Amino acid sequence: MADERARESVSRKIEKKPLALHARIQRDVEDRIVSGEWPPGTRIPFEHELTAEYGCSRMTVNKALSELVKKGLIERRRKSGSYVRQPEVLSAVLEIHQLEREVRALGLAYAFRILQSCRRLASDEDRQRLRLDGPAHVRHVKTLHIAGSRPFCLEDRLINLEEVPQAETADFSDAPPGSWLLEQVPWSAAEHRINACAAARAEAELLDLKEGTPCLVIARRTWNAAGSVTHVTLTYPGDMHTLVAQFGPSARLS
Amino acid sequence: MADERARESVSRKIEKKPLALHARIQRDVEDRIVSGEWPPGTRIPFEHELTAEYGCSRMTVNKALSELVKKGLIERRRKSGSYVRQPEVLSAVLEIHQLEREVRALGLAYAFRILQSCRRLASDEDRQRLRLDGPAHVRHVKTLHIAGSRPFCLEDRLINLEEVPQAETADFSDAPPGSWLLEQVPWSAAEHRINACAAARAEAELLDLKEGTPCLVIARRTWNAAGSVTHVTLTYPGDMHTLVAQFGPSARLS
DNA sequence: CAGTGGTCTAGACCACCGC
DNA sequence: CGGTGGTCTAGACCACTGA
Repeated sequence: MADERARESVSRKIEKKPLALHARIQRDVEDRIVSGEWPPGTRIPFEHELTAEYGCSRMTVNKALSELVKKGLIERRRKSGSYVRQPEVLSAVLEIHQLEREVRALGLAYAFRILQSCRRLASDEDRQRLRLDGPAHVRHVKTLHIAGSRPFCLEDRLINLEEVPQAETADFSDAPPGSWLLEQVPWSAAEHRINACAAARAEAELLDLKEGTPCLVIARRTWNAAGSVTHVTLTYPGDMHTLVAQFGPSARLS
Repeated sequence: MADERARESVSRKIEKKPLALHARIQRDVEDRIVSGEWPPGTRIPFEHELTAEYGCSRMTVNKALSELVKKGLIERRRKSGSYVRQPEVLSAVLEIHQLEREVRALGLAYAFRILQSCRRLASDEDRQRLRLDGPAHVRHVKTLHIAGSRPFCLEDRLINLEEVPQAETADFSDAPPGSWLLEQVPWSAAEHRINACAAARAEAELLDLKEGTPCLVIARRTWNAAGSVTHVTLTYPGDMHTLVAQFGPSARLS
């Protein structure tokens, strides 16, 4: 029963919100999850344990954990406890990323080919892509994803070896870099930038297109509590891919 | 027709969950909001009124309403009550739609020009865009959005006059159709489809591009409890626009 | 000032499910 | 069976803010 309410104030934003107790519990647990301290599969403390730790009633703890369920961070099983979920990097609102699943959903066979792979000290451009300030080592992998017999998507990925050192020696013969990374990295956040541009000569050749063909380009940067993890650029032939995103007060209609 | 009964029983809720009380309250209130029965600005019943109506404790009502706050459907003011919010069709995760705001955010002057506007019985293509089965009247408006002195975006919009009859006579001299619609229609859901394609001759001319220039095309269909409201296609020169979407366990990083 | 929502409590009963 | 979470209650105190 150490003192609780004292240790706030310092590190966070200039906001001076004395944070409700249930919100503080929620934040504490969430921090431990996104930091990787409690990796996916971990059982988090029982409600009655948190009740004791924070010296509050069960409803308060329950409110905090229920919100984490709604956020998708944990799942709860009666009699068993509450567990950290596997992160699903793809948000349900923007269906991308799982290239293999995506291709199979089209009823086509999926394959991939590593075009190029190297390690190096991050160049200026690399650091910009990963939003790094200092020097860092990176791994750079280019992959061609194939649907049926036709090129489907070109992937250009940078992995920050400071955060994911095991990527230094990984060979991506079994799984493409994206799938591999999903299993290595705990909960992370991502930002996407989507635009259209013309296929340059090299890209056009790899994707079996005419130079200048419009392509949908999705750039995603992923980071977690420790720092930038990866930056990937996915280039799709414009006519082969449509991003779909759905919003609304509820999922209550076609 | 033979198995209409069977189809009915299947098509409705497959799951028969006796829905917790707080969930039922939440759904009831949400239904009245999305149906337009309680339009934006409406004060919804006080907690103690709902407490009486449902014969439950205040915490149960509070839980339901708190969740609607998190969903963004209502806002609550102490001493005053709880109010239905103005819908923000744009979800925070995918920043699009408010073209004027978007342009001004770039530090440029915003203007728009109605290129074409007509009413008609929905053609097959119209019905497909709006996902309509039966006959319907629609209004078709093409608008050019301008940032500074350069074309910024081409908008091709279809409005379902069965759902928004007041669009029949609206002239869009003050506000472009998108902004106008925002004020007419209660809470709605939307689906986006995003891809890249080459500017056709007519588009290229209007956007001041060379034919074949890659463009980012965003198609959005909007509907509410009553049916389809509008379908709009926004065409951006590929180099003038980037969609940004951010996901993650929390907004807790750059 | 008084009424609203924000939060919390100390219980309670129940459904579920692993042991 | 017993332990877990799911839900709910009937209060309580407080902060905020509109009148």
